[in-house]
Amino acid sequence: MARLIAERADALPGLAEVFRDHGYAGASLSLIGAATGLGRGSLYHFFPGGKREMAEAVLADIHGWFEQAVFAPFAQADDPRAGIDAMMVAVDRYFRSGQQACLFGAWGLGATRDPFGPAIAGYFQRWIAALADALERGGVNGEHATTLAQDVVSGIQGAITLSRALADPSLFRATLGRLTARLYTALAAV
Amino acid sequence: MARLIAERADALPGLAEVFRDHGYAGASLSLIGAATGLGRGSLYHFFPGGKREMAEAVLADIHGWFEQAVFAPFAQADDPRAGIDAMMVAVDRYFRSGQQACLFGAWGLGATRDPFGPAIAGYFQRWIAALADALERGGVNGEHATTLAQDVVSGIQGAITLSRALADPSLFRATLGRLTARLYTALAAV
DNA sequence: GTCTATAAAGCGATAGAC
DNA sequence: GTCTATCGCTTTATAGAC
Repeated sequence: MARLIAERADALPGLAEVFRDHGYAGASLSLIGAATGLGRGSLYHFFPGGKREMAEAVLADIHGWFEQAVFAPFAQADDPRAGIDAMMVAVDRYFRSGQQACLFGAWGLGATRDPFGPAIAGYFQRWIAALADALERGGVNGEHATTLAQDVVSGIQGAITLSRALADPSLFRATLGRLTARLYTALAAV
Repeated sequence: MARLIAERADALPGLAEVFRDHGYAGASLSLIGAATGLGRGSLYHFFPGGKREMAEAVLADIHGWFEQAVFAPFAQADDPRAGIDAMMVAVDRYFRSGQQACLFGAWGLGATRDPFGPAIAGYFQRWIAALADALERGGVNGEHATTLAQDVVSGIQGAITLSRALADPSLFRATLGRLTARLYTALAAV
């Protein structure tokens, strides 16, 4: 039977959970050890740079997941609507209907942004560019496509914030539905 | 000349700044002391309950400010458009065009929500109710008014998240403008 | 009301045995 | 690769003088 933790990558889900729930400052090595099942020795073996390197690895891992699960479908799909549908399904599952925070969004709000600023900005820029590209290929005017893509990514972040604050997953799903409708309307109007 | 720090309330702005920038876990008494100009003795004199009581006081203070500066204008104004305009101006100033986080939104995302859940939910419920009420009085159908109010409050939170992540205040202001236009359109359609 | 000293606990990180 | 022991520092909170 394979070991539960045989390489760095196996520790990333547990790390992400702790960072999401407690923030960078609140994520102590004790909490991280409990969530990953790794002792201090193993943690520093996999991440010689300590907490900072763990955080960088988690951000890169999440960005990578979005790259293949959310951004890539836009480039592949002939019909932008297929990419949009795939994005909304993936977003609803990943953020657990708004009950799980976005690490990039949350860390961008405070001083934690400072060390990770480029990674945070890069994630959102990639997301907006992928969506805007699909809209443009669907015939939406370039400037309008970018504005609309910003509105949708911003709208998703807001829906996470509000639906988690109110502990109401249905609010998140309803907002995703309205954002989808706005994208479809723009595509139908060309 | 009046003392700079003569009562609890004088410490709240500094406290709010530290909590916003560093989160609850990251807000150490050293940072708090530096931001407020108060020593440990004074801090525990004003807030016997320690950090927890400081956080509760800050949240109550911010909610109170929004009550008088944002929510109240809705009830007073005859024309809902006047309330909307006042809200957007106050929001842009308070959140510094999205470069300053919303403490309620940010704390709702992680485990810090647990101890302050009711205060966080109450703030957003009040905001949505005040806006929905104004829309209803303006003739917008009740269900639509609530949905629209949720969209706007959610949209503002998303605009803070995205425009801070991208360090782009103009994105925040442009989003506020589009949200205002949506509210005006709904009011014009009745 | 503000100060300093201090307690007790937890922190991130390191070293070395295995 | 995992463990334990430990370093040096910071944390929250308290006590007592002024």
